[in-house]
Amino acid sequence: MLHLTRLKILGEVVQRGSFSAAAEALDYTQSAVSQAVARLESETGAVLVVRDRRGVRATAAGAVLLGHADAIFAQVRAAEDELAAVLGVRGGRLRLASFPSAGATLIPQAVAAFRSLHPGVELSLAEGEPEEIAPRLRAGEFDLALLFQFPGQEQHFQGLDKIALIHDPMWIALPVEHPLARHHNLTLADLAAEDWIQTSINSACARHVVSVCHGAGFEPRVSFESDDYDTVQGLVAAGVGVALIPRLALSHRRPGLVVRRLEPENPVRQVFAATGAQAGAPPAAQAMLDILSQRAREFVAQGED
Amino acid sequence: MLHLTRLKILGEVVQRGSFSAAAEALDYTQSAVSQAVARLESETGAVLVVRDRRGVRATAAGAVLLGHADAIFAQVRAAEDELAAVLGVRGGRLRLASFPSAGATLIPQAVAAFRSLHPGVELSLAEGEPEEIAPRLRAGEFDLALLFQFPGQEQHFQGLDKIALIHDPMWIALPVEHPLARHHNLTLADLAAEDWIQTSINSACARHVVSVCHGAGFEPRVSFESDDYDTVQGLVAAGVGVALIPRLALSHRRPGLVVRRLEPENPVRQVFAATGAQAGAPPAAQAMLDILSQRAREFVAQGED
DNA sequence: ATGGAGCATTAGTGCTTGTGATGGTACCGA
DNA sequence: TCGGTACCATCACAAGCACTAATGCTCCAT
Repeated sequence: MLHLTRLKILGEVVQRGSFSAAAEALDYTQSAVSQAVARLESETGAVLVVRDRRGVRATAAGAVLLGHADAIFAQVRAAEDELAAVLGVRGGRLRLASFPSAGATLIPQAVAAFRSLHPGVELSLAEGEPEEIAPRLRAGEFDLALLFQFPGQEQHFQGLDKIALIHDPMWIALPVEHPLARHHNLTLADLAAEDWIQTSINSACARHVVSVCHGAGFEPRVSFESDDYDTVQGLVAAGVGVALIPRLALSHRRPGLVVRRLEPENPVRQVFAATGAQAGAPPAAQAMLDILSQRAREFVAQGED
Repeated sequence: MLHLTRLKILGEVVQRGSFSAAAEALDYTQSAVSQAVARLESETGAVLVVRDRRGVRATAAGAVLLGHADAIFAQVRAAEDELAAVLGVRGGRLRLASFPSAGATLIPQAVAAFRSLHPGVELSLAEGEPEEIAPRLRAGEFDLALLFQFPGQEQHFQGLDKIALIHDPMWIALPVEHPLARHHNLTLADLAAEDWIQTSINSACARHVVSVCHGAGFEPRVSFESDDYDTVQGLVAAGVGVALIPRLALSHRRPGLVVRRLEPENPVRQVFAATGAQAGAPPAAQAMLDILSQRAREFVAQGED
């Protein structure tokens, strides 16, 4: 295999027309240059350079090698540059996935911050339920994903590198004119007779709501389903029923509804970021993770509301 | 500078999905492969490869490098191939120059032989008088030149690598019906009264003819000049005059003229091949030189006629 | 002649690149 | 649960590589 360093030295020698000058330019001794060229010549089995009174010139063989040198170095340089771009988060790509209700606050802010910090990175975003995202993350379809889980569901996300972001409580939303809206110490059992609004029955959120209701001793009567928490808020505000809504989906509250915590404690979901542990995550993923962590801290600090 | 050997090793590791398999394929120990990848990773400052249960995979950074690897290796390969072609006289070029009267025999045969032996070499031919060719050869315009000189003219061709080819005598050509055509022991002085046909008066041949005539005690009366020895032969055959013609230009003799040697000895020119000593001659030049030497030997052996 | 410029050569040194042996870990089958 | 196996990392070491410093050689100009 052609030796790049020696090829570079050869180029310098021919360009400057002198071993000594090349040595100086490359910050080598003249001896090192002489030996490098000699070695290249013995490796290639060709006389590459001719020394005469006027200086040093390339032979036909040397000219052939040097004719390719620029292209080779350009190619190598391109590889190094692209690598540096990826490492410096100035290039490459980041395939992000998240669950839908992160779309309200966390994702838009994080994406905006990322794009302004790292405009060179090609950023893509897919939405889906954690159960759907996780295997695709494992398969290498995504570099980074925003997921959530309820207590006891950890087994779905094994084999992923997880970083906890937010402990996201679910609060109860009631129409403002609802009789219970005046109370501040609601328990789930107080809501056993209400009409409930939920996300799709197969979604993790809906299943968890049903499960905690069972724990409180009743079967919720589900009157509407929507996977869009903004729609859910609208339905509650319109008096259609009550809903358990994650705080993440409550950053913009509709008029016409009130939000109450549950006693003795709220259902809670754990929001986390994950990378497919088996494939090396690009540096851009770490950069995004830093941003997400920062946003998460701000979200938590934003108060208990 | 990116290390090509290590890049190759990285590629093999990723392609085979295993350090051990790569080691076997490359005929290294597994340890060497492991160290090479580790070194490449520390040089680039990036994790290039991720080891997990299922095997070894490239990270985003590794994928970037490997994305360039094929192009780099192809480029290097192209350089090596072209060098090998030049060295093996399967490629490259050969810029040949010769004096015009070599065109009759030596050059056509040599060119034909060369092209059939080395079809990959781009061969070009320029014609000119030695005085014109020599400086262009020194300047690197030609790789190989066919030149001639008369005794005492060596100074024109200093700084060239010369290889003697033919001792080329000049014989006297007379019309067949000329009274002297019956004689076989002609001297120059016998021809003092003849009309002479020559090449251009500034050419080395013509100057030499004049000079030897002076030596024989007369000024030749030049009636015609032509740089084409075939034309000169025609003029002699037509009875216009006599001419001193190099044997090289007499391989095809016109009817109507006779050729006689001069006593006590013929003027003679030395035909030789030369390379510009300062620039390394391409291997193709040596190949052509071999052919020319062979042809020259055959020409000499062809008899004293 | 003499000195300078420039390349080659040599000896020496630290580093690189291999090998072989060993150790740790994950997985697999009894 | 316990070896056995497959695989990668690491270590110690040897050979060779890639430099430096010093010296020699040749050509050239003064």
